[in-house]
Amino acid sequence: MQIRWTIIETALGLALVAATERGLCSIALGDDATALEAELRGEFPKADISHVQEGRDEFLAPRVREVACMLNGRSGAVDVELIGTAFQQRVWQALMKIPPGQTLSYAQLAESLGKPSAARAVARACAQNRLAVIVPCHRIIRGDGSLGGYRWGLPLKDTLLQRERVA
DNA sequence: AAGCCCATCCGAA
DNA sequence: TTCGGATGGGCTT
Repeated sequence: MQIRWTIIETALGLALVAATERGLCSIALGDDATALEAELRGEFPKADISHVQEGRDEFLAPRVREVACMLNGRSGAVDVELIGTAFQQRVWQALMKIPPGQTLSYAQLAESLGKPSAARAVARACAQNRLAVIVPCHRIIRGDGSLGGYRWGLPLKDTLLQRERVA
């Protein structure tokens, strides 16, 4: 598998944006570019990974621009390649159908997939989401209204939800 | 095939 | 409010 990636600066900090030939496969947030690259290589150990300059890659450039908008709070859509098991893909697809401003509990999401007892498994799948913000796993919270967890830090989850609530 | 980890949930004390 | 047990998917022995 071929993966190309670049790093951009956004309202949420640095973002590593990576794509296969089919679409975006990883969007990771952080403040250390080296760590972000290492993380990407760890996630796709067998892939052929190459760094590209922002804007110099015809495939990546327009997608990166779109991602930048979305990370900065605007709505939008990009083509993605969800790399994971069948179950994970179902969960991630379902996440992308949740409109901004709306939240669901892990149990509600499990229910909507026809697996009402799989709340915990759904949580696992959310935890493995690689496409920050674009696959909006931050819209899933606990049944009691508390935030639950977030891979890129709970404060960020809170920020994202606040930002969508007003819009 | 068995065991372990986990971004949960629900009921009981 | 805390605590156990049920729970299911994914990964490692």
